[in-house]
Amino acid sequence: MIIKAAIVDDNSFLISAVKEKLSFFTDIEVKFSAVNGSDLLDHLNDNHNLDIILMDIEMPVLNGIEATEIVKQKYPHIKIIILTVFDNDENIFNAIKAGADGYLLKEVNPRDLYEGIVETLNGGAAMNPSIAFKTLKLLRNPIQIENKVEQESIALTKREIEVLEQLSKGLSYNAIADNLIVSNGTIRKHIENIYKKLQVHNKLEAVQKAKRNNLI
Amino acid sequence: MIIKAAIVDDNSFLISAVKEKLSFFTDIEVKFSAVNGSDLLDHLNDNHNLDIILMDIEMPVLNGIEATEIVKQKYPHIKIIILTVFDNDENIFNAIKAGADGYLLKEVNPRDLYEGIVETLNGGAAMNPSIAFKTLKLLRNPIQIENKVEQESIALTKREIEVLEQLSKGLSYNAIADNLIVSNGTIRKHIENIYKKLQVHNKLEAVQKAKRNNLI
DNA sequence: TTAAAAATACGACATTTTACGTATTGTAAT
DNA sequence: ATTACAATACGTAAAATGTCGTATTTTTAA
Repeated sequence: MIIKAAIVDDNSFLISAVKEKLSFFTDIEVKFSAVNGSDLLDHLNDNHNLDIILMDIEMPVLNGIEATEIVKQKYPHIKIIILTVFDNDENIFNAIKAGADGYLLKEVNPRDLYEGIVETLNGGAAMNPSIAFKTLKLLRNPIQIENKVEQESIALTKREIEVLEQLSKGLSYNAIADNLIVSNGTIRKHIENIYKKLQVHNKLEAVQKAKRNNLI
Repeated sequence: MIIKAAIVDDNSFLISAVKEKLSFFTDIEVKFSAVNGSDLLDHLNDNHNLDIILMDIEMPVLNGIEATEIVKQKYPHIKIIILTVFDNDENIFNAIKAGADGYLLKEVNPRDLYEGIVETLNGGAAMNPSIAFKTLKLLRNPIQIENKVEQESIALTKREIEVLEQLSKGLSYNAIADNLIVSNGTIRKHIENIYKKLQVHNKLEAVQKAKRNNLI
């Protein structure tokens, strides 16, 4: 089966360089390229029948980390390998947190790039040895793994938090109503308000977002 | 310069196998081998002029994790690559915590083993893609690092895991069907089977249980 | 090469969830 | 005392989910 790939990079010269590297391998087809995260999302909106994305980090409009987070949320079946010149801890850690399946440096040779892609599609992860070393360091020192992201706390009421906590356990509206000794309708309204505040549309997204924001 | 290596394994047959793999490369010399951690320490006591140790985990007297910790404490200049048949999260995490510079599976081919050693000596880390993947998961989910209790692994199929992963993002059945390019009915059936295996009755419970069991 | 397991698909039905709108009562701060 | 917000509650309706059953095709393993 032919591997369907896409390349995202704001430097068209570098896109060509990657295409060139991949051109040696007949079982990989570059379906399209995008010049930034936003452009990528547009493409995916049309067609997300894709196996893997090779993603740069430094890009205008929507950078590679942000784009990775969105793509992984919406199209979890697509693998993403970060392909960049920067190998600082913060980029690596944030990329991994965002859900990247691999992290290679642009200087990678064609064979390693190809093998990285294949290994990633086989459930492994593509990593440069120097990147691997940094991830090991990060694992050893969880201290420096603090959440870099700034979050302006979302104002949920006490009762809403209670409801959210029960939601997160997988309880039904009726069970929650029963637990908190109010009507089903009340729970429904609370949840409606919670969804509005969190800007989500179902239980799982609400629980995810609440956890990311340390609300529960 | 010739690389000075040592091999530690309680199975002498496997020691020979590793030596065999390294014999292709003239710039590596196996200075000695040891049959357990204690034996290794004795050897090092005599002579710790060594570049790298290839270390098994499961060994009597003093296992590979403990030995790694001691060697790294006493002889920090010596690199250590874990070479084992086991790739469970706990071993990987503990080995890294103990200071291992790499983690390869015994099935590794000669070239990858050699390159792993060279890269490690150049300040990188040697890692099998499947190991790399597990370290990424560990980095993303620091919670499950502690949580090493019971889990008689529940047998979900590859496809079921994929579906579960998408479920965990809060996607609807239709979105999942769209992403995986199958019908809504197929997704429904997969989820039905997942619920049966996990003994749950809704998305949130399924995702919770799956995370607790390191299925996703 | 068979048998078993996995992946695919559809129909039907009950239940639950999501998303509106509206409205009353309680509470806390100004 | 007034205002704002929180908590409560109900109705309606569309959409999504959960639970059955059945069945074909594909893949894997014995």
